[in-house]
Amino acid sequence: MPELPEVERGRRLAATACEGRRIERVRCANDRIVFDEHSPAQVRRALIGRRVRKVHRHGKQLWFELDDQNHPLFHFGMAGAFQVPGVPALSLASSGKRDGDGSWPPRHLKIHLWMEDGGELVMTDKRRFGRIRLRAEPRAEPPISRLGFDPLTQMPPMEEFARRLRGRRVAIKSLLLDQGFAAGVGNWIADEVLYQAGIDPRRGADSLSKAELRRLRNKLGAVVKKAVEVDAVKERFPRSWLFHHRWGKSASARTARGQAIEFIEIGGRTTAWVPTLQK
DNA sequence: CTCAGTGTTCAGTG
DNA sequence: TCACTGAACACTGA
Repeated sequence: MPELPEVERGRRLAATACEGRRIERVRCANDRIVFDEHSPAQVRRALIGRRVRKVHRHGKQLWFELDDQNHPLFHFGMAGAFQVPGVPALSLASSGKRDGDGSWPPRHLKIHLWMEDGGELVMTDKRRFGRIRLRAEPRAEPPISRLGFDPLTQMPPMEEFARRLRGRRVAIKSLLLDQGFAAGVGNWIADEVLYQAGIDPRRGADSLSKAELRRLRNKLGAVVKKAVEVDAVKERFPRSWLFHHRWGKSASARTARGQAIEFIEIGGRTTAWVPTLQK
């Protein structure tokens, strides 16, 4: 569920709480699934006493640049989030509902950092698809090295964008979900972009016309930019977005302007689209 | 009780 | 190398 905009919110939260400060205390949950490559003790040892120089994000991957050679890499999976004391966690999924009851430290805590200035940061994950790993050179190693461009920070120029689709015969929806193409796009962003660009999600990626490619690129950039601008708070997404009407898979689902929304499966993922608008 | 959803990776097929 | 399918992972909530 956390796609690029929610991960970017996590990055900002972590940057505010941690950048420039030393990590004084670390507590890790004893969870061999979230800490799948390095034990909780190894991660703890890598972080304690280190200064956080900068918090980076590429697609859905987030990492801390420390004053040492072992940098923590966070992936939120489907239900992970950063939290700081006093700020209720938001979730995009169900109706503006808060995650947890606001207690501190929160439930489903995986790692808890105490900073030298008294600030705290926690990563929670109630479904355990999230991962916390260590990397010496995060950008040069998998999984980050395998990612495509980040649509918020490195949208390629039109010509290169078109080149990246050339020869790809997959459904355009599947290509958008491919993290090796565009990093950070998840299920709802892919559907939103295709809806706004007026493109049938089943179309082969290499079958798009020049005009369609241009619309696709522009909408990809615009949707991501807008969602980040409103800090991934769904109530602040434009009313015209398909996003607000796609949940629940109801047979009677309609857009704000009354067009019927259909649900199909593409590449094993539920796809919401509007046949009368997407050709 | 069953099952969809959510992101990623891997095994297997063509 | 590409494309596709299915499974696995853990858990919530309808």
